[in-house]
Amino acid sequence: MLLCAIPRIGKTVRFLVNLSSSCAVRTADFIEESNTHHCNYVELQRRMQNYATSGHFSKALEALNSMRNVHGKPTVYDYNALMHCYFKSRNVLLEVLVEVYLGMKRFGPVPNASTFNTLLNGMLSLGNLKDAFFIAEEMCGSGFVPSFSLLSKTLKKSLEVGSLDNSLGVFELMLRLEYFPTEHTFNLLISMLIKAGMFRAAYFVFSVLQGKGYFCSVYSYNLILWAFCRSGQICTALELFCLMKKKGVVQNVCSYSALVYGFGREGLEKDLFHCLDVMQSDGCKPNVRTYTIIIKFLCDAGRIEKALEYLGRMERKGCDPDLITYNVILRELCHQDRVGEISELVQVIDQKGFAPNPYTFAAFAGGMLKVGKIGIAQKLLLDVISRGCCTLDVAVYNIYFNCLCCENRSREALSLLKSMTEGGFLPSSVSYNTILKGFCRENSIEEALELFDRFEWVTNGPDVVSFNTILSAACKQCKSSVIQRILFRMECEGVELNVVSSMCLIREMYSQGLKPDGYTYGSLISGLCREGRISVALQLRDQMLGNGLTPGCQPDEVTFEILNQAMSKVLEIATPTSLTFQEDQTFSQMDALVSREFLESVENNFICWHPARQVDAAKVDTICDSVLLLTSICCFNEYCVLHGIQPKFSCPYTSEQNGVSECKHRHITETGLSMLFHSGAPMYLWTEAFHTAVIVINNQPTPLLNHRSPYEILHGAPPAYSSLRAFGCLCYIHISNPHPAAPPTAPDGHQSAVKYYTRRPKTKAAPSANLPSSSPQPSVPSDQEAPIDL
DNA sequence: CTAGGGTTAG
Repeated sequence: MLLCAIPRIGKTVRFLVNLSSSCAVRTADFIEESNTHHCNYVELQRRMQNYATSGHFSKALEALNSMRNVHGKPTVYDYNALMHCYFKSRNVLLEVLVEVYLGMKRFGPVPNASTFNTLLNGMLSLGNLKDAFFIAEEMCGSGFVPSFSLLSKTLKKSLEVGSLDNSLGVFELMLRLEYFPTEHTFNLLISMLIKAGMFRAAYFVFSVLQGKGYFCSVYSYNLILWAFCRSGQICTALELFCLMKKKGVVQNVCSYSALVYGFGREGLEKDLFHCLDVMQSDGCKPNVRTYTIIIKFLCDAGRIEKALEYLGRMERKGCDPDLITYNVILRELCHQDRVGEISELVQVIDQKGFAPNPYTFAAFAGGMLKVGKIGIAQKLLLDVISRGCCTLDVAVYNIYFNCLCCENRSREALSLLKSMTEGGFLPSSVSYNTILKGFCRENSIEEALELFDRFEWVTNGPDVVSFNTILSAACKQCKSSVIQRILFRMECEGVELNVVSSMCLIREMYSQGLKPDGYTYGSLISGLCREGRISVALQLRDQMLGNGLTPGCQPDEVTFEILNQAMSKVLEIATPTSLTFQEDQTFSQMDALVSREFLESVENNFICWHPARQVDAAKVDTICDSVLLLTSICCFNEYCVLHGIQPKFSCPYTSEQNGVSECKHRHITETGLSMLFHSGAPMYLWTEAFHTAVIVINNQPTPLLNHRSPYEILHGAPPAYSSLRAFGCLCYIHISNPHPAAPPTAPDGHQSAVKYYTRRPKTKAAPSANLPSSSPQPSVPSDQEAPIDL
């Protein structure tokens, strides 16, 4: 937390210099005076404390300085007393205290444990958590140990005020001291990280505690379980689910519901219902939320009959549907325009005593709008709005704006939005995007672009949907200058293309008979990879190479960068979790699904695309002989290549929202790593935590060599291979293709799809290639240059 | 203590 101190140091020095010179003068006067009054040390102490307690800091400091007359004074205790008393006063300026502390450090007396405790306590009671953390770190650095309760308090308060950075810092410090936060605090930290989109960090925090033998309750597990399920990592969620069993944590209805949700999200219906069966046979009764998840899954698939069947079933089992359940059904009935059933359902809702809420109106109006019944949707909304019987939210208004825009009344929608905003309404990006679309369609793209700049975007600016709205209109109208402008702006604002953008552009380019350049290809591939459209991305890459646009022939750094990022994203998203497995498949068969083409594309493209991005295995060896974790290719690049080899491991505290390019790195200690390593947690789990692409383990067979996959456990299959394993001195790259091209082969097809790499001998130190070469690079690395020997 | 619902781009 030196950050706290660094900007201050200059100021501090000046402050201390000024203070000491002015004090010197005043002290001189004082001494003369005191000679006559024979003011002794005890008196000075009393004076100083009085001044400090009443908040007269500089006077107190004067008194403290006067003690210098007495040999060996002031002592550290005097300084501590000054701080202690000053904290008791009302208007405490923390800056001056930090400055005094820094002065003590520099000129003495050396701060002792009490100094730190006084400061820490004071900072805490004043709610200055950053400084509290700074002091705690300083305390440790000086060889003292802050108490558990003080650190725990700091963590709790940091969480309360929502300061993520501080919370994580304090948490790390606590772990270093082997302090475990209380369960409630721990759960708060996890939820906070998940809510901030820092899912990997949340999981990392969780794994580290696990690895240290900390007992996590079912509530903590459920937080992580849900996060996995919500982010499309059902396979990992299953691993975790099994780990819970192994650790003796009894799953509850919330745990099972997470899996049901996760399966539904991936469209794995068979698994979803199997999970429901397992849940019930485990003696866990589905509740209203479980049923609502199932009903929503069925509704989203358009299977309203089956959904209604489950509605009946839940009622028969004594589980009453609530308004959320009904809203879900209402929405789908509206989408299917089932007028009769809609009114029946509305009656049921009424009979059961539920008052429609904004979700109900959104379900109804949104559904009506979708089937083209704009009038009905609009009438209902106007009715609700004018009656004011229910507080509506932005989503409902957005539907109303959409109604207006669909009726070619986008100007009206805009002026309504304006007047509402003046009345205190806070539009969302959806509101703006809706109106943008209306303007593109009805008026002109140019006008829409003007709005683009005038809107007061709630977040930092327009999002990818905003850009795509304009982009798609521009593509449809073949306005290439607008397309250029939009692409340029997206780049400036750091908004990345997604599959919608890519598809618009591809369509446009083909219709124009245009040939994209390397840069455009890079953007497109990047966008596609992010969306998990690996096969399309690979096709595009082939097309690009076919067009003679090999990146090696175009020493354009930006292109390299984009293509590299694109391939990193391939690696990032191609986790085994995106595979869809058959019920009777063992893990070895699943491994066989790994596409050879895919692996090769990673090897041939990622590593060779950019000479500066070559993985220097020889350097890597020097990092650590026993365990090496490369935390995703992206981090690896940034850490080992761009910043030189760091003698520490890094863990990506990645904000999922910001994507891999904004990966922040934090160090974990080797101890932390080896704790995790020996924790007995399935390796798959903790590699996921590190988002590991490559693992090198030196002659350390892991305890996981034969662990059963959760899928196998859930389906009662015999134990087979682990999806991920490491052997001594072998490096295993596990990349699964979410769109496997190769059909599953026999169980020992394992060997054919998975490659083992031995480490490169240490003597072959490759030169560090930090500059992009201007000469074309061979598309396949020679043995000498190969980062990892086969 | 943890969990389920509505609105925008192709």
